[in-house]
Amino acid sequence: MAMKALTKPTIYQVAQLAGVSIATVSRALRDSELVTEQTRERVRAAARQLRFTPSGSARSLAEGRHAANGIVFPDLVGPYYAEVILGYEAAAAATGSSVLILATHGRRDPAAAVRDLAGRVDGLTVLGRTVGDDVIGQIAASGVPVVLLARDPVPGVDSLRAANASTARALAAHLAGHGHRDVTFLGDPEGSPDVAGRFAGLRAGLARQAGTELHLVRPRGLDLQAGEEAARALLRGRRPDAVVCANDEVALGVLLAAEAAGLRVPGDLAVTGWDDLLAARFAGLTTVRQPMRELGAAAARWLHRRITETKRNEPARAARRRILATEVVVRRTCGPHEEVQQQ
Amino acid sequence: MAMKALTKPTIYQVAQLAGVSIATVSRALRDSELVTEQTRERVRAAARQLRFTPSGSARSLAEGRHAANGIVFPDLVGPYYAEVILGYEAAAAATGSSVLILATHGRRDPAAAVRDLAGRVDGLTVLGRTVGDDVIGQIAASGVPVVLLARDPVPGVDSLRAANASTARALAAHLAGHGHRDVTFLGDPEGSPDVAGRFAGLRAGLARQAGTELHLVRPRGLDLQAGEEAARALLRGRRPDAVVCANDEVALGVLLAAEAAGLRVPGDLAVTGWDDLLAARFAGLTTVRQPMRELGAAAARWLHRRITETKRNEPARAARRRILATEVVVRRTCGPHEEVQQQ
DNA sequence: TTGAAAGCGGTACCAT
DNA sequence: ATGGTACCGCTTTCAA
Repeated sequence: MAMKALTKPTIYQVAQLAGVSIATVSRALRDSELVTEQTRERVRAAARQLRFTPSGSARSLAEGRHAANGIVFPDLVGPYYAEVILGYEAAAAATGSSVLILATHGRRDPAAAVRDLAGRVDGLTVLGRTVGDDVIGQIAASGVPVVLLARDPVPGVDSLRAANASTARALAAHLAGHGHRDVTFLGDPEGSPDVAGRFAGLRAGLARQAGTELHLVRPRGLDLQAGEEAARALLRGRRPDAVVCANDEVALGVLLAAEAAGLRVPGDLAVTGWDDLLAARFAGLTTVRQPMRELGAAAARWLHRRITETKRNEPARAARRRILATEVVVRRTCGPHEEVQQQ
Repeated sequence: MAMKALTKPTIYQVAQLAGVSIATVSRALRDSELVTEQTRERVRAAARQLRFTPSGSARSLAEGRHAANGIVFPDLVGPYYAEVILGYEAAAAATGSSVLILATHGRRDPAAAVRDLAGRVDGLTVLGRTVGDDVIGQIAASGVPVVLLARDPVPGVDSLRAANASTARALAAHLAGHGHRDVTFLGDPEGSPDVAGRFAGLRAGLARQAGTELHLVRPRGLDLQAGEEAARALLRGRRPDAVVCANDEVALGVLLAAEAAGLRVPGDLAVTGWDDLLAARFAGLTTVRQPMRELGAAAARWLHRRITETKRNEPARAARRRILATEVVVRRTCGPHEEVQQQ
């Protein structure tokens, strides 16, 4: 009966128990060809008996790689980041990499946390508003491959994002087609690059429509409550024809506030979101679908390429950029449609 | 102008550039009291110039700790696990720990992946159906603290879960109160301990109600599509009064199928879910709310306690168990209510 | 096929 | 206050 280990067993104890050297243990456990089947079994038995688990840090140090990469996001509010991370984990696993996650929001020193993380991984994916470009630049220059996600490009660093402006323009056209002339954007363009792109696109799109006006209201955040609060205040004043929200959660909050105020959507007020969360479908919310999982997966794959490329000391290729397509999903809340177009 | 590092700088290069020993570099960078302000500055400058980032694995190896812990979940489908992880990350960060995530679903050898992970962390949280009790037992016995989440207890290992059976009984009573007599449970009790608990509670609850009957239908999975498919088949046959679903996503799928079949909910069919996702609120779905974030956070805190306790070589205290309360959230889909009870 | 030993890049103890 | 150095646990030459 094996006792509960007081101190974790090392390769040395396994070697001693099996009556071989640590080199042989290492080889046997790593299925090297250089050990007799007999020896291998003896080593395996010893390892099992001692419940030996190789130390990850020792292994990483010796191998010169972490077999892990990190993903940094601002916050974990809402399903958006979760989806991205999920896609990321799956793709990273396929390349044999563990994933370290780091949420910067609420940290006292995000930059330090990210720098520390950079020392624990082979590569790093950084999203949205987390740390400044200076930190990104330093990390990239220090030899840790970086991929940016949903974030303005930094020279020399790969970046990946979902289309914002172009689809926002399409959304603007659709709203104008419904006859909405007085539009309010609910979101803080300074709050994140994504939101900035959506606002810019909306503005550009409406500018092409005669007689429309666009107002900007910044909610407290990007969650349901923030949307609800902002809408409550907004609907108290001169009511717009349509409220274009920075994301679905804010839009859902607006729907709640509108209902509470006795307004009919889209009759009295049109509302749109962004993200196409599961809830959007059930709320009949017109929104924009973006490939969140694919975004995460693509980042992991890009990072893997950079990592192997760096390891092999290949000439670093130029920074890559890609914008994944997004699409307007028309449902109930943007205005009355001829036929039911629910999907 | 610093060149892009071909090879990552180590403490040795920093020491050389600053004209001091590596010991001093280490001290200076870790803000030890034992260095002159002058020296510290010199070292910092050198580190900055070389873009030095200490190697996490070297540090871990030397310090004898990973400053990281892991969380293992089956899959990443749906918002449930995401929420748990988010709560986990926040709490782990508060204890100075990084978080490694691992999804076992789709892996060729989950047990090996988890064992490997165990070698890279100071402690491990394992949820639901991921790896067998034997693996859990081995890891725990090998000296890595483990906390189980939403999973049947393993002797000697802490475990944490949200109430299933008791709340399912309450749900059964509520449904019976609506007059529903023919109830179908949509979920696979063998698929996860949570689902098993919900089914058992429902059965026990209905057993106390005269004249009720309970049927079991196993959908293909726990996602929207699985629910939709299962419901499509179910509604083709003899239609039950109420469908109690293993989780919200399945229930939402049932709602879609019911709508497609021209059935009114709750008039023709009552539906309930479990989890209280954001979408449930907008679908008017009666469900059960569980404290997902808090579940994750509590696991991280328990783990931290175990880790420090182990490190200090304190006598290991008995395995802890806790069941967090959950509550029925009554909305539209369980049956007609006197007043609108939406929340 | 196996063993001895030199790293990997830090930390921290022991001198000075 | 600083330097020298012995680890930490593993991988991987190099010899035998």
